[in-house]
Amino acid sequence: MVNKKCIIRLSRYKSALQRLKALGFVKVFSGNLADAAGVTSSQVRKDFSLFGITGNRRGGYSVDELIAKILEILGKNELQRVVLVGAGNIGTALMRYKGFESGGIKIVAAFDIDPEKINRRSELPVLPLEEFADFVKQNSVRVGILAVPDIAAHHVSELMIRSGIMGILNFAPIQLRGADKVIINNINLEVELENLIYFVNAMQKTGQIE
Amino acid sequence: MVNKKCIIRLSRYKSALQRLKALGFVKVFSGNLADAAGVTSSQVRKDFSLFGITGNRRGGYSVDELIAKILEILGKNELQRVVLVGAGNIGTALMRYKGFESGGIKIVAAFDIDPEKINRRSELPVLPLEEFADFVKQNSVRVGILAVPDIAAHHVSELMIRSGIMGILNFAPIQLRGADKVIINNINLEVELENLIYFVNAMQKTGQIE
DNA sequence: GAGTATTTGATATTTTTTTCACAACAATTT
DNA sequence: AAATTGTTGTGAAAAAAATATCAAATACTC
Ligand SMILES: NC(=O)c1ccc[n+]([C@@H]2O[C@H](COP(=O)([O-])OP(=O)(O)OC[C@H]3O[C@@H](n4cnc5c(N)ncnc54)[C@H](O)[C@@H]3O)[C@@H](O)[C@H]2O)c1
Ligand SMILES: NC(=O)c1ccc[n+]([C@@H]2O[C@H](COP(=O)([O-])OP(=O)(O)OC[C@H]3O[C@@H](n4cnc5c(N)ncnc54)[C@H](O)[C@@H]3O)[C@@H](O)[C@H]2O)c1
Repeated sequence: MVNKKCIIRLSRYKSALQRLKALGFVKVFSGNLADAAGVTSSQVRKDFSLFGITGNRRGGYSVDELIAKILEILGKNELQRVVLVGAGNIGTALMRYKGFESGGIKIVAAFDIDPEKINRRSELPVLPLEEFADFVKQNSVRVGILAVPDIAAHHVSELMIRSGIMGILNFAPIQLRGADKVIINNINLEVELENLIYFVNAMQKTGQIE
Repeated sequence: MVNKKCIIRLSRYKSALQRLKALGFVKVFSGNLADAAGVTSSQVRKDFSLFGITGNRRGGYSVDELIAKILEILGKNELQRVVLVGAGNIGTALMRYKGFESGGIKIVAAFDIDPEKINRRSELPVLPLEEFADFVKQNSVRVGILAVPDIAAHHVSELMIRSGIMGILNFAPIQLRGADKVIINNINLEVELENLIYFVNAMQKTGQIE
């Protein structure tokens, strides 16, 4: 199986291509895409070859075909339904965000233990956590966002996995131990800031970057 | 200069160590830390040697010393002041989050162009964007969080850089072009979800992971 | 329609990152 | 105090990732 970085680059190529398409481009060369995505042209062609994406020698790639192929690889042909646990600060921000839907991702329901947060009427309902397993099974959702406090994160992740969730985007600042056949992407904002701070400090000391 | 992944591992070691300390551990071996952080013991020792962190042969490392050294490397000896631009969904979630402060990071001010968002009275004031440059210079802040809509992101990033910001944590779904001596960490949540979806789909097809 | 210029796709090379392996050493036992 | 055990620190090896190279293909020019 290909590695994570490679799929992230595919997402980048996709965005770049959509931008190029909007600008009227009909075909594109690996070099153009490379520039737009901030990588080398070799990298672009290497990535494509991994997925069996081919172009025309000297003719480059058709923008439309390329977009279609990448969308298919990324599973963007069908709307991807996602659930959210923890309708707090981060959870609410995500629920309000309109950008996911234009990208074919829809948060279909949120879950919380706080009775105050429950709201069945909303277009994006917030349901009690007890209903999580049933909902996920009935709607065969496979991806979930975890936005609960760190103390609850482990417990909730187990519930998610038990209910059939296979991919978790975790915002809690703990390293979740993924079960077999479950993939977990951790977003740790404090670590990201720490990282930035380290490099800024290092840069100020040495005047150098990377 | 060391690479980003390595610093991220340092952050992980730090968290693991703090957990171990809370559990009463006084010393620790590279193997323990490796398990706690999900890496190999060689990796731990290699990382440490990069920063000149040494332990005692056969005696392992003193938890307290190790924590102190890592905190110093990560610049956590002093409170790190950070600014935020864009007091919208994500921005507000970040402003309300209490977890940063316990980690020595403090959002000292937020900025927005929407007059409705301005609030000078709050403990964490939201100020008009026009005051950004002065504020940053006067308070010599070097790290900023960018949480404005994608269309505004490029413009705001330039303002930030011009004002002296050297590290940007960017939430807008565009690839910011970092100037010289400026480091940018992009958080692209849609890409993260896309990634998850890809691997979940791939796993369902092949029954395999990685 | 031949010739030329340019780009892909595959392979080779280089660079980076991770893991291995083990000498050096220090605590503990005998 | 000698032997033993267990852990570090590091240079060497391996693995993984990125980049360079170049023959083959093909679009374009004249
Ligand atoms: N808000 C931020 O900017 C931010 C930044 C970095 C990390 N995080 C992390 O993201 C997570 C969420 O942060 P937040 O600020 O949104 O927290 P929050 O306290 O605002 O929201 C947490 C929500 O989870 C709900 N909850 C608690 N336990 C639950 C459970 N067992 N099952 C279901 N729901 C439960 C709570 O009722 C609440 O609505 C935390 O782990 C936090 O550390 C947040
Ligand atoms: N909310 C999410 O869950 C989410 C998810 C993924 C990505 N993002 C990205 O994060 C960014 C912020 O998202 P959001 O949902 O918080 O948006 P939002 O619209 O809620 O907030 C944006 C804020 O930025 C302010 N703003 C606009 N232009 C500005 C400018 N030039 N200078 C200063 N402030 C300005 C607005 O007044 C508003 O308060 C966007 O780029 C979005 O694509 C958000």
